[in-house]
Amino acid sequence: MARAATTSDAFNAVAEPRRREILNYLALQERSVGEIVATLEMEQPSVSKHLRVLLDVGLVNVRREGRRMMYRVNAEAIRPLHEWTSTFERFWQHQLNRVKEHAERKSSSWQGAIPAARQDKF
Amino acid sequence: MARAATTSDAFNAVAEPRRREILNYLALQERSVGEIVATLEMEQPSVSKHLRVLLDVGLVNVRREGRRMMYRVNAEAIRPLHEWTSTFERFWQHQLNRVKEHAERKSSSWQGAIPAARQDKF
DNA sequence: ACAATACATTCCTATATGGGAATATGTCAA
DNA sequence: TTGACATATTCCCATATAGGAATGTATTGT
Repeated sequence: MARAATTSDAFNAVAEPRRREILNYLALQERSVGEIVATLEMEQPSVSKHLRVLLDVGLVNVRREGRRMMYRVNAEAIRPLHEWTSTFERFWQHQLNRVKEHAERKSSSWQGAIPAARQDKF
Repeated sequence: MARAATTSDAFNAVAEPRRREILNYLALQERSVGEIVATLEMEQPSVSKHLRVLLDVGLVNVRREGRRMMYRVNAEAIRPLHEWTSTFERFWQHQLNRVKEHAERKSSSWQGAIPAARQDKF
């Protein structure tokens, strides 16, 4: 089996950077396809295709206004992502607390973050 | 160009449901590959491959303990996702506020949510 | 009706999977 | 060293893109 369809859920849909850009832009206010194309400097067919994906997973809604299609974000659909990430919030708060306690106890220099990536092979 | 690599960033990595399951499981505590395999009922090679992806984007860290590899989540790497979704938080709060105000003003029946998906073609 | 405007869809292609099977690698125990 | 145990990696393949080019469709103005 290959990777899941981008239209399978919001997680897959926002995995694409261009689609996040579009959502960020739409976060400000409702926009037409043409405005998105002009502002984000993407090809029109590309924008239409990304919007189609976002529409399929419910991340945006549309409304026709004459010849233009006005898109707006449907924040509700982003909420599951927010809630999933929130389940890990306590961890970085713990880490912050530990850093804070450490700083308060020792009041000395902080060595910076531990590199997060690959630590095997050694 | 095809879709971006799952190892390109955390957004792509967590787009896969199995990987989110693994992260959820690891959120409870550090676990060995074998424990993940047994608990989530996935094939061992599959788990190893998913862990590799998670490791590449820094979503987990590893530590060898004898013959076992102990994995744990690196919540810091999830933080960017949390923060991105947070930029839309005000929207659903607005919606909730509007619902609340509406309910307070009219104190009548609420028709339920507007379907989020496809509303074109009609 | 017809041209222009604004989008959407289709076709084609290189690329990146994710799962299953088989195999390789690393570590410990006897 | 040898065997067993725990993981990781490689191969193969069906599938799902994302971008570019070309084309189809809907709506408005004259």
